[in-house]
Amino acid sequence: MSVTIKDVAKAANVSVASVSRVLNGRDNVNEETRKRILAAVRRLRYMPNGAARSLITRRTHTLGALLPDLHGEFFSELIRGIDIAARARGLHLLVSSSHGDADEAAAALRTMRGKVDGLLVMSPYANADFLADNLPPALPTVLINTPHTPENCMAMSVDNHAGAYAMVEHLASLGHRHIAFISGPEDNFEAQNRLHGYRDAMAALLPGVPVQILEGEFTDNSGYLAGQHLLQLEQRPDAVFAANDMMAIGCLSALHEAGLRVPEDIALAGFDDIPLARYITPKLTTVRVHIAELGEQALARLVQAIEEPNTDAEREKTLQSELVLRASSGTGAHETRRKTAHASKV
Amino acid sequence: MSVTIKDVAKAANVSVASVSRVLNGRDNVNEETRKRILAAVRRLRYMPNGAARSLITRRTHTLGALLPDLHGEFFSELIRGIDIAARARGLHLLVSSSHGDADEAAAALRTMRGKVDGLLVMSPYANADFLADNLPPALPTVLINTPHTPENCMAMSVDNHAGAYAMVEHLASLGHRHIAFISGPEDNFEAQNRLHGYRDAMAALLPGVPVQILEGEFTDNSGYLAGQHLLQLEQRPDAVFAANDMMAIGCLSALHEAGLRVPEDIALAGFDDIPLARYITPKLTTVRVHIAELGEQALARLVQAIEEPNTDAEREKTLQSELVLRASSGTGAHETRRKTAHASKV
DNA sequence: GGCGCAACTGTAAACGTTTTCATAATCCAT
DNA sequence: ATGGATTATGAAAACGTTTACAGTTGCGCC
Repeated sequence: MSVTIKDVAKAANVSVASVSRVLNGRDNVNEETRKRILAAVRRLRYMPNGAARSLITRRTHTLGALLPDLHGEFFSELIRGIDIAARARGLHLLVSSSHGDADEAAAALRTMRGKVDGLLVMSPYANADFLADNLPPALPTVLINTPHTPENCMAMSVDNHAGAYAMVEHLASLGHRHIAFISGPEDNFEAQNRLHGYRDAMAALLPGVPVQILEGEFTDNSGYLAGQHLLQLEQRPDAVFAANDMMAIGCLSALHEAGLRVPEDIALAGFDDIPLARYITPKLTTVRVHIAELGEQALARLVQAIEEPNTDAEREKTLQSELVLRASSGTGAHETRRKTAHASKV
Repeated sequence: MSVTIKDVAKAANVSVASVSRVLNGRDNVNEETRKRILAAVRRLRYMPNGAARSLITRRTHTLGALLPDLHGEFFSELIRGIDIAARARGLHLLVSSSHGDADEAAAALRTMRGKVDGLLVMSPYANADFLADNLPPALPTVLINTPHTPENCMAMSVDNHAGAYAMVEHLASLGHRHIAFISGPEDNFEAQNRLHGYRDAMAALLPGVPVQILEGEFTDNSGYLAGQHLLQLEQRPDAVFAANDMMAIGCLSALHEAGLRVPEDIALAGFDDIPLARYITPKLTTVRVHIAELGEQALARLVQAIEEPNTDAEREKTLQSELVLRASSGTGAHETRRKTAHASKV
């Protein structure tokens, strides 16, 4: 059995109340007894039990993060942003990821009750019904990149639509007309928004030019296959815009294999600005998403909601993305950046 | 106030004991009352409080992970491995990272008491004294990549020494004699082992050839600077072996800028096999560390120690690394792999 | 009819804290 | 001396569970 506050109290010849007081930095305890207590704490190697503590204080100093995965650049960055923000506030992070199905996600969510002070949720299953059924009631929650925001939650997302729109705008400004798009998975909310951004921009900026959409799945291999497909189209596009960087990189391999030069023969652009993007040749023009910042801000808002429950800040917030122009779109060697239009729907 | 087990009991006209029983899947409760209870649970949206539960059961179904950082390829992979293994067992992960100093790490460790069933620790501060002072007693712990393993802990690490040794062996087998080394940070345990591996291999395989060591810091920029330095040496090396891939990539930039061809003029090798390594030109020869597997195995061992505390498995375990031969060392275009000698010290 | 047994259910103690309230001790001004 | 503050301390309730134990039934059987 490990040492409890009672053992410390006994060892220091005081009551548990006094021990608790010094451990929580209350000032109303005699200097001499405080010393005696601290000595006992040290001698016995006492560490308070977190479960007992949070049971009574209703505070865990822990935030839960429900994520679909931990793999890859995106989540690595997201977690990093969340972590930085959490650490700055002395909070722990309880992560739960990789949910095969909605039931698993639900179970994970339910077991968080009593273990966290708030929740960060990013999940393909996070629709209104799911959340209503499985979110512990009265637990502050921030949704990340979800299609819909229920009444009692806050939301935080990336402006994928504006980013994609801006990229098409950029490619069009360079004189490209036939701009093909390699899409992401159909059931992915972000992929949908990027596709819409592409469609809307094509319709608005290049009316009459037919859209060309190749199906991808956000993997480099699917980008490679799309690249091969693309070369067989009767109308070869002037430019290819992939819905994420990994697919752009895969596509680049296919283009290189076919002997095409990028950007001379065909321009290429991606989305995300993963670290790899600046290391490949040519360097990839892309839309930068400030993923870490997304995590940081989401957490910051969550903490605010926990600490000041009444002051209701704006429920939804959208993070602007940024155009990163590099060699692959044929804009010259120097990298430039430009904020995308903020087309928030709030 | 949120709904507790008492509310459910009242609503179903039973005692809390019965509610607890059906929630924990005990069979000794009447089918009809079970239904009544489950109905009440659903109606009230009851979710058990984790803190109360773990206070009495002494189980949290959560594992703690103390890491120095969450940023970068290494930790992303490590966390991924840990996460996969945790999820397979229905466990949560409480992460705490980015500790600026030992005190912070200590605080993080202490607050884990009562919130986790076991601990995964990877920290530059994790020496014997630190652990003895701050590890909650009797809490199963697995140390990752630490120099020394105290009595009551288990350890898991990568065989950096053998990996570096094998790489020198490979380079020497290609006829290179003057093999320079770009080292990592001096206070980093892994960097030290890689350096030792290099030194030992040079002494054993190329006796008489002087070692050439450039100081780096594991960043691509420090690799770039080392590369510039290296070109000014009176004896230009035939090959450069960087203590990690990022530095190799930085060095590559410097070599390219100076007009040198890799591997024709100078061979290059790294360590880690980060995803980037196969995307740069030429593809980087490197030592692959199975980082995710490291995390998985560490967690698996931790869980075993928790579930069967008496059966003491081997305390330390070393994970073999693997040589990945690609173009940058001049071995031809095809990638080959080869296990490094297992020079475990157990 | 009483006994033992099985099946079900409830009571209450425990887990390790925090915190309210009461009490004791000290002090200072009358 | 006496009273009212002020300060330091302890006793005990509370947090929401689980579980050992003790009932309470109903049943079959001598």
